[in-house]
Amino acid sequence: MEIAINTEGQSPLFAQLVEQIKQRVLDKSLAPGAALPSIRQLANDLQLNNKTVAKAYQLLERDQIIQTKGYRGTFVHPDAIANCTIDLAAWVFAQLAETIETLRGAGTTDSEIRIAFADAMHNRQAKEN
Amino acid sequence: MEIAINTEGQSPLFAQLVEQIKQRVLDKSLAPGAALPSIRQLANDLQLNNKTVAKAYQLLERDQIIQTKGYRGTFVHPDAIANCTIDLAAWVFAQLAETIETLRGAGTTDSEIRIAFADAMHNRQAKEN
DNA sequence: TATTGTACCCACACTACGAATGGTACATAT
DNA sequence: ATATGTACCATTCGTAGTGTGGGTACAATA
Repeated sequence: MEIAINTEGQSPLFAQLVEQIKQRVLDKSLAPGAALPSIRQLANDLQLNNKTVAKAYQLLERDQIIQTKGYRGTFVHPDAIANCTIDLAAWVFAQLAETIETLRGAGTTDSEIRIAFADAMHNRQAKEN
Repeated sequence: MEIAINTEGQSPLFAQLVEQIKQRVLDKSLAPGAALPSIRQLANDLQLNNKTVAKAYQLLERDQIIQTKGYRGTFVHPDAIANCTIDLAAWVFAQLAETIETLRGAGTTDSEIRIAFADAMHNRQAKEN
């Protein structure tokens, strides 16, 4: 695992990690089924916090690029290569853009949309008055 | 128009103005069809900026509580009383909550949802990588 | 000419929210 | 005893959005 983390860089550490691992999967230096270093191991190698590495691993697992098998360690997902090209962000964007367009069409202020959005993210009802 | 604006208050000036006008409509001291002071007039009376009053008027007009007739001035909307009870915010909340639930159901991170939301509000495409 | 509402430009300070990271502890399974 | 992934709490920091102001200008109408 030769991974270069740029602490001075602009993008967050966990994101850099995600990107680099994706890259290694795409250029075949990480084959499907291959074992990845443990969270603590990698954190130690790269001088990162465990949580930072853990966060990267969680995102990668959600996108089906890696697979964690509990105490047995973490492995590259069988369909990792294909799943590297799926763009979840684009779909999320489309969904939200559509809803926002509807709301704006109803004359809602951007400010009101943002407030309601924040409330909805917090699972709290919109308050009256 | 006896309106009391609390500059020290916590809620924004334009919001106070909106609420007080709604209140006067509900308690019948502002009857449908009645004329409201002009923006500049009211701004001067209350020692507010024109833009602040204009903002309040715009919100009230969108909610069909007042009606601006161009150069002729602004009047209380015929259906003002009924429209005071309509809660646009609740509808906006419901729309967004539904979309968010869909996204979360797909495993999307709250952080990713927020980023996509910000992008969508700015009408800018979600960027790759 | 004076008035109406409206629409731009710009700016400035404040606040609050989330992002990112760190530290510690846990259940599980060998 | 040791290793795995994971969850919870705390803290710092940056930034985006908000509210408000100032100014100027416009078309429409009396």
